[in-house]
Amino acid sequence: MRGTFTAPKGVPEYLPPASGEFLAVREGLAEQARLAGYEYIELPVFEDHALFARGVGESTDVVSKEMYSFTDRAGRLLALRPEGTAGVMRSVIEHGLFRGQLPVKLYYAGAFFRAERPQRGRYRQLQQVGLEAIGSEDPAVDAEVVAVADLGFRALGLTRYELQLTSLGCAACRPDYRQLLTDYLAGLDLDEATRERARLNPLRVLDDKREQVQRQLAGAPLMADHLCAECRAHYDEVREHLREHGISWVEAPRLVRGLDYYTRTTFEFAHELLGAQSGIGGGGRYDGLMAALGGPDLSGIGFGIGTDRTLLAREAEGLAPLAPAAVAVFGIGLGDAARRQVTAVVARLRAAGVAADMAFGRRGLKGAMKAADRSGARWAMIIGDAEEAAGTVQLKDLKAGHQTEMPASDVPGYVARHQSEGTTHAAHP
RNA sequence: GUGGGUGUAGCUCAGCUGGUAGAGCACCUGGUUGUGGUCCAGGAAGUCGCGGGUUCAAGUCCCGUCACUCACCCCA
Repeated sequence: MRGTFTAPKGVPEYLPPASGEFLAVREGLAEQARLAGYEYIELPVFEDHALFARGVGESTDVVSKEMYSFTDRAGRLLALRPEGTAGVMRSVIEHGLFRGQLPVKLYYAGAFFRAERPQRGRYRQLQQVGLEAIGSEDPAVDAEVVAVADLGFRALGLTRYELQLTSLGCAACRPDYRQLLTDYLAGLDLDEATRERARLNPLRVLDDKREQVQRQLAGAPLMADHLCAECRAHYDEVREHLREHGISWVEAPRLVRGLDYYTRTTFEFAHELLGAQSGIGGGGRYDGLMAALGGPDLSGIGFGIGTDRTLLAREAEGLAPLAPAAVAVFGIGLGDAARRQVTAVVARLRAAGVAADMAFGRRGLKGAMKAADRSGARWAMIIGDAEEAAGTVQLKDLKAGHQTEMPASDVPGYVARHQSEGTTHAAHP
């Protein structure tokens, strides 16, 4: 049997030079979390299946039909994580992180898995950067979480998106509203699948994009009009703090999230150029989740940002690529002794923190210069027999085109001094 | 999971009503015994997604399948 292999269905791969862009986006989002005082948490990619069933909710599509579940050799039922919040809660409870100062502020970045039908921006292995603030009901925390996400998008240059915001109420006011909505939906002409959804989670019907469904929902009761006094006050304060953050939003009373745990403040960032997969990030408050998972009854709020979708959004807006990493120096040796000398100088450059690459194989100088050009290096460092004997190098500035000879030992210092001058020679202009 | 579209060189694509595969970019070599980006010349590279079928003949028509893609569902 012969044959090649292909990646599993629906899995995105980031190859150079796009992979540099991916790293930059992920890092750009994470940086905003750190700037707001969130600390990094690295968690397992698989967990007890029951953690997600209970945390995310049995009735959600994510749990009921999109989880990658498997049994390990000891018969334990596990699942690849479909989202991040449940795992963070588990870890916080297991390790007692809530015993310190509250709120506990954590962020994470990594891969999540959902067995969906793939589409552009909807992958079976998806990348998210997320954060959670646990243990404070202060509306200022809600606003901060939203602001960190918004700042992340803005820092990456995005402008064509909007923040949709609403409040989903709490254990006190949601049940009454839910009944109200259920009664309303019962009077509509809906297909079987939608009726079933109405039974499991009536709020999700509000989100239906189909014309014939939306038309019938025109007069549906909205949670925003039935919030209890506490939830209303909380939501008002969240919005006041958002104004202080300088963030604008649109009220989205029909916004619903697919995960059962959300309460009160709920939001989504929708990008206008991404078609159906417009959600580039979203999140909200989940006040009963921790208790439901066996921990103390602490409230929490967080978001998940789609790294893949943020990347697509930048692309859709035609934003200039984030500066790719390019080496500063590209060494070229002509002849065996000279090549050894190049190795020595390149090693010293790297040890001094200067990115350096060199020509391999015995290509001619012309070919090696071409390689130097394509490496994006600012300088080509050429060592021939004459230079090797003299202990010098020819350092050619590939941008300016001029070349100077200097002692090999001077190169690290020279490069360090001149590296910051002007813009870095981009590898992929 | 449902419905539509597309699958030809590494990339972007052209191949009209079936006659036995092309371009641009990228890559390699040379023009320049030790100097890149431009230019010129040459070269390598394709099971035409895969499997069947119709036909003297299939990249082209038919069926199936896989992948990608758009929308629904759902969500990041």
